[in-house]
Amino acid sequence: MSQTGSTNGRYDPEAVEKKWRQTWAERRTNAADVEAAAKPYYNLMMYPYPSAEGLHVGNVFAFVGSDVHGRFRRLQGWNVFEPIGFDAFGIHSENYALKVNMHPAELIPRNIERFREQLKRCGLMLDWDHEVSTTDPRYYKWTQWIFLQLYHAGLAVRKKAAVNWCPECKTVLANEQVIDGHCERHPGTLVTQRYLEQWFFRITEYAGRLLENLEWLDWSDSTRLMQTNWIGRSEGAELVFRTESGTAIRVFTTRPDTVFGATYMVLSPEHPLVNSLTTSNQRDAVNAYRREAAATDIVTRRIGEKEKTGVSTGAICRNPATGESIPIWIADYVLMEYGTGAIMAVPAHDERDFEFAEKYGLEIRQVVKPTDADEASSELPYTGWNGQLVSSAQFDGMGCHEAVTAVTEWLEQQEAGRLEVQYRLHDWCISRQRYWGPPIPVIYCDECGVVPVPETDLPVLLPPLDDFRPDESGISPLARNEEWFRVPCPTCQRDARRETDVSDTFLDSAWYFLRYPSTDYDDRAFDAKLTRKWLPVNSYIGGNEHAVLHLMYARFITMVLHDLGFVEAEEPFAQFRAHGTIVKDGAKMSKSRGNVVVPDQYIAQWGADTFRMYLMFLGPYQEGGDFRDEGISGIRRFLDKVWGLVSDARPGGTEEGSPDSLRKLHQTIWGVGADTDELRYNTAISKLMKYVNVLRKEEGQQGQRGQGRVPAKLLEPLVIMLAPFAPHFAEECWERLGHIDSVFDTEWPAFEESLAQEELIELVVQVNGKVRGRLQVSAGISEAEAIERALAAEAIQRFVGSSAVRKTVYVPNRLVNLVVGGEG
RNA sequence: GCGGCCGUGGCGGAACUGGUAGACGCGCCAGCCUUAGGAGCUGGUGGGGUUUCCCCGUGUGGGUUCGAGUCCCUCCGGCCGCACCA
Repeated sequence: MSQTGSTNGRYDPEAVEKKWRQTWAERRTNAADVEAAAKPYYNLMMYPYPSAEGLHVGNVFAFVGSDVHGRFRRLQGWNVFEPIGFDAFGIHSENYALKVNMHPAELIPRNIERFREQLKRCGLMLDWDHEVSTTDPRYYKWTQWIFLQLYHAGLAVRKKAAVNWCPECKTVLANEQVIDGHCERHPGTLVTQRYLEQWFFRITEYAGRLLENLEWLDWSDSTRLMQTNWIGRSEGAELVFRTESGTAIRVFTTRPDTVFGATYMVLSPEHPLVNSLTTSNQRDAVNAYRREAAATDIVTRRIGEKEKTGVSTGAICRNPATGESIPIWIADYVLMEYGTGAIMAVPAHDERDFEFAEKYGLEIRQVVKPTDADEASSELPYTGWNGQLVSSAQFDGMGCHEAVTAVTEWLEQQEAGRLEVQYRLHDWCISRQRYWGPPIPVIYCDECGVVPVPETDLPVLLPPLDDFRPDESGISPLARNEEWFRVPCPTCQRDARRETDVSDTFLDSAWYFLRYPSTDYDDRAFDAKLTRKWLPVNSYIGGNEHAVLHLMYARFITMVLHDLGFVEAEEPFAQFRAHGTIVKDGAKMSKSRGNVVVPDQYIAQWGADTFRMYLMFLGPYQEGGDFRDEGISGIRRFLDKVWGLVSDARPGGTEEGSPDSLRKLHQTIWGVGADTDELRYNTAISKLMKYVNVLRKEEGQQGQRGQGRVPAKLLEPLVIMLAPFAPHFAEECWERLGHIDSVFDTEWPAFEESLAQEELIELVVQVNGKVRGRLQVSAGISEAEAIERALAAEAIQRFVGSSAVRKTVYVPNRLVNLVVGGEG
């Protein structure tokens, strides 16, 4: 094996890649000058969780796609910063450590080391000088600092709340981590409810802005839509129903226009007023129902197919519109977490209320008459908006939409309502009763209450703990370490205790992109000047599985830091693109299915460049594709062909190439540039292949293959365009074409339109919309001439015959359509 | 149930704002070269037919249009998200 990376003149990926990995490291090719960069471009990829299994194909697909983008931008003249880090805290790591009976503090560094090796092997343009690891005290010190900023801003609050509890993880989960009522990590385990005192971030305060900004963010539509749905804005009204004794019960409704049809009210079983309202004869029944509801796990409770149940409280209240008395019930189809935890029930115009009213014999009063009174719309419940109010006093005859404001304003005059907007988004519970995370920096003192840890005392180090196993208690393992949690109160110096919960991993990842540029600074979370220079992130590419978790939290944290004056950007990611998923045999890869593709074997067999290019070629990047290894040889054959062309070329030649090959070159420059820019990597690669086929055909025509007939000037742009996809390979070719500097320090080839123009084009001739012939004509032919020539063509005359041409359609440089015959 | 995405050769997939369907690649077939080749090269490859030409063809059925893979409606199938959100 020779130094130049070739063996007997053949392409030897292993040698080439080894050589360029070393060269890049020595020359610091991939290190960005974060302080001095003139044209900064922040190219971000989602940092991985360093699992024990190592990188899988999905990771490689994601990273390579992002890397191609970063390298492309660099060739376009940007100073690209492409950092990486490790999301190493969290339940994933901890559970795995428990399984293999190791300590995460021991396991994680090993995993990270393995990941580093694998990432380097992939030929990513990563700047290793700015690596972060969330488990590093130098990092989580600032995670804790961010908590304190939110605390001081009143955005971190302690609430006792129904939380999702996974009996398997033995911890609380965020709503976002509950899938179909099951734990996201334990699909077989039902999540139950617990009432615990937890720390919450008040993300709901930001719901409106998080939603509004989605309108202008340059993000994948699918991601924006998922966030929009997750935030779940509903316009309606908050109405007040009063009991005899004057107690006000507030309800949220999107249909205040139907208030005249509210024939009963339903409170959530957890509603704080239930106790005081319930009459003595109903008390036993109500208490029994509440106990039952509390014991019911969240799935059964939430699944809509369950038959509705409920019980009367015996109490009544007044419908503010009709003045009539209506009964108050409790039922578990009303959720405490949404709206006010109470509803006015309008059975005639709501399916759930209808079902409930039918079952319990409650009054159903129609107050909206459908105006499009056709088919089934006359049946109750009618939930549409195309109706007129009836039995609604002075509002009779009014349209639903109009009535929403009219009725609400009328009630407002009686202090019984106002227009209101509700969001589906819940506050973010960040408390985790686990070990492997950053301790929440709070101290509880009997005298002073909740005392935040002073910033000067950060970080609150996670203590070494041999037995970090979680238990049923709902209390973190850290609570077993008295030595650690017993501390003097920072304010009064009396005995106090630390918060023993740690924070959610999603808090770590909600700000890691702010840290990257500033990793050299230990006295601040992120440097103001560097942050202004690099944020917002220019391009963020990642999986849509994080559309509502990570991406929402990161936006929220950035927005808060912006409001507090720490970050200039309000939004962290100017552009986000969701990549697709790689499936195997049509199914998602998973350990249980046993269809996980491990990238290492392919990289070892084919080389990183071939593997990278294959992944980018197998389908549209933003849609993903099916991994089947048969196709990989096609990429290798392609690289071998390029290798052959480059090997035969005369470095430094001044020969330009034929007009035809120049034309093909510039057409390729145009196409590949546009495709790469829009992440259409598969078609970009196909255009490169096409160009290589043209060059080879030309070489074959001009003489013997291998005679160096293809001018270097036609190959250099090819090598540059190939570089984002196959970086080691391109560097080697670039060097063999006589260049000393890195191919990545050159420029993307300039497109010249005049050179790309075809002189002759093929004009399609249709008769009545069917293709009947093709004509070679010069580009830019006039409409009149095109039609004349089409009519003159023999093949066309057969179809036109003696019929009159009724109409002609001309698409410049494309086709002529002659419409003949018919009745006119 | 609601919302979104998607159905194109044997396979992965092309087709810009409606304008030559099947680019590019895999596989397959034939030929060349070779002691040999799961190597390389050349050509072919949607289906059918009366084979210098014609017919059919982008999940189904309709519609708009000179012209529909692309736009509209119906149904079927697959994937993803949300799921009693008032």
